[in-house]
Amino acid sequence: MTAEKLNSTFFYVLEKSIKTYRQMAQRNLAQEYGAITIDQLLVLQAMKDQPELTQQQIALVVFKDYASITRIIDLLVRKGLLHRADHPTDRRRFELTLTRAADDLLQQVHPRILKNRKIALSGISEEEIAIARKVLAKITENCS
Amino acid sequence: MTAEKLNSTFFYVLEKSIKTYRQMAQRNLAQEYGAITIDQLLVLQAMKDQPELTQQQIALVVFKDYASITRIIDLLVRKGLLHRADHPTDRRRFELTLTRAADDLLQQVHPRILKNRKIALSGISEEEIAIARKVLAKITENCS
DNA sequence: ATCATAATATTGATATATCAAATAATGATG
DNA sequence: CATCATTATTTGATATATCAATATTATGAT
Repeated sequence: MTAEKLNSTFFYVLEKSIKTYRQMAQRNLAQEYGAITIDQLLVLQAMKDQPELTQQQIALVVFKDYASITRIIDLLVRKGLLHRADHPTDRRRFELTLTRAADDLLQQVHPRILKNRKIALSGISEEEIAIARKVLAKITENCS
Repeated sequence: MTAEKLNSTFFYVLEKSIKTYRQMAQRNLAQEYGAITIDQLLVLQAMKDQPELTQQQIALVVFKDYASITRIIDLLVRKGLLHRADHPTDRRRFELTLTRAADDLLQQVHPRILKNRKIALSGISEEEIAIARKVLAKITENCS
């Protein structure tokens, strides 16, 4: 496989696009809101949307490993964005609630996230996006 | 943003597809060739294709950070897949050459990699892939 | 009521990503 | 040729990914 072939491989293009997007998004976030990562925001948002989720369910939603979720939540607690308390009925679990600071942060970053997506998708038609979405969903299905 | 909205966000679908593909590919590789990662293979292949590349150029080709390349190359040397010698004219650099073991490994895994790609893209038309490729390239361009 | 099994979360080890800082060698310029 | 900016690589710190192992609690079957 030559470098040209590598560059033209579909999965190379795929990796490159998601990495470039993440870099752009992370850079923009860091400039405006300091030391928060996209992954941390994703977890926070998931917990805000569905507070009753277990950590394992959160892992599924944000498409991460259980171990990663444990560590991200640790960080969020240390940063004062999550409050961790005993779960009332299941002592294996914790009751995690977003702090006021987390709510504020999510509200603040929301427009930035929308703007990032808009930048990334500009100049692409709805129809093309729909097809790309279908292709990506099919890949996920094929690899599952 | 509700969980439904998150699930339907284009970049969510994008992340999910690449992660699922990587997991499938890594799992298949591990079963057949033991402890080698896709990233390590990518670096090896790039160095085989263009032996004259500097580490920085390799980083560009495989779309990784300089620091990551340093560490991946360290690993490959420790594993006996790369040979590291002084560079004849530039003492900042090293002359890295693939060992026989690396050549053999690349040859062995090649069919498996092709098979993985085929699995992932099965049931998707050439036309759809072409459009998806165009969309992804445009995203990369927009975020650069 | 007990016990095996399942569910939930954590931890350890290793690999990779990212940013910033440090090292070291090279090249250009006065 | 001495200095200085640039280039190539490495290192440190922190975050995340993945796999395996562990700990603890809950549940279901007997």
